[in-house]
Amino acid sequence: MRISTKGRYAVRVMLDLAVNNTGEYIKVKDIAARQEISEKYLEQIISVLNKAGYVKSVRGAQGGYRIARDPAEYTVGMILRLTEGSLNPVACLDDDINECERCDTCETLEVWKELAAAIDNVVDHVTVADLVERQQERIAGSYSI
Amino acid sequence: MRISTKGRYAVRVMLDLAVNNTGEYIKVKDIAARQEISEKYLEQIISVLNKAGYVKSVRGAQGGYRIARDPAEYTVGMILRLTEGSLNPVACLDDDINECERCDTCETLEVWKELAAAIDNVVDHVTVADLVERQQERIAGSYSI
DNA sequence: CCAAATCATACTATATCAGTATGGATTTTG
DNA sequence: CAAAATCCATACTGATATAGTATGATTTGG
Repeated sequence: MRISTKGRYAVRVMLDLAVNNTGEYIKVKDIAARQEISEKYLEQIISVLNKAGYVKSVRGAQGGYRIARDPAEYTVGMILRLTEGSLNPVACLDDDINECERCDTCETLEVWKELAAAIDNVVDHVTVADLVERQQERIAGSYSI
Repeated sequence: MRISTKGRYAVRVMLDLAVNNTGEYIKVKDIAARQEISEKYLEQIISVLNKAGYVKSVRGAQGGYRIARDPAEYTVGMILRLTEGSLNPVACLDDDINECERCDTCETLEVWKELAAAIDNVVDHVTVADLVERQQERIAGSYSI
């Protein structure tokens, strides 16, 4: 029941791009340094975000990435599903293909459905904008000490 | 973010033992047949339940297993944590040892905390007795057609 | 004693995870 | 124009987890 580094890093990349968004394009190298993530691994992850259109890229010297749309339009759930795949706790819930023969009489399936709903409810109600806001509040709070 | 077969089967075993509990000891072979799970794999799983005292065993001919205490005393969460390990979505939440250096400034950690709480809230509020009840209701319902 | 059962380990094949490594394509800049 | 900087694509790797099989020892009722 773990979220892999891929998904977690992807969320952090989106947050980083949102926080540091000045209109300029941001290099993978800079994100990697700030987030303390391997550059090459990060390239792979951001490439997924790029192909999905969550970020925009410019190649060549002075190139880089920037967040494509308003941070409020990206939920943690969207980012995780994109990078991790399904967030369902069991494959039975993914689609009709994976339905097993026991589904009709499977008492535990109900529990997994409740679990899936609870998970979705959290990740689909936190946006990247929320994370930006929380970070700014925390920084503001730390100054007032 | 998947629950493995080990955890899922363990829940089904506990449910099976609760439903078929007559005081007699139930053979792995019978559970395996009803649940359509490999006997040998099931042995390994039920062995974990046994060592934790969730089931009681009798060896030798006419031996088998029975649920140790009242089904209402076992939550799905207990069974899953026993067989799967931690249900936390990230290792940072497991204990103080796994805490990373970024924890203080990690905005995403809050999300993982919320997620862990949501997961716990589901699995810790469903007992094996609830599953038994649901099954009996479903069977009763199917007769009335 | 023997058959039936649990108990204990070791083994295996496959997949996933968390990256590295290598090199190509594109663009700015000296 | 060439070199440097950057993104882009793909292959490879070591470690771990998953989902079992396989083998055999131990215990017990008949």
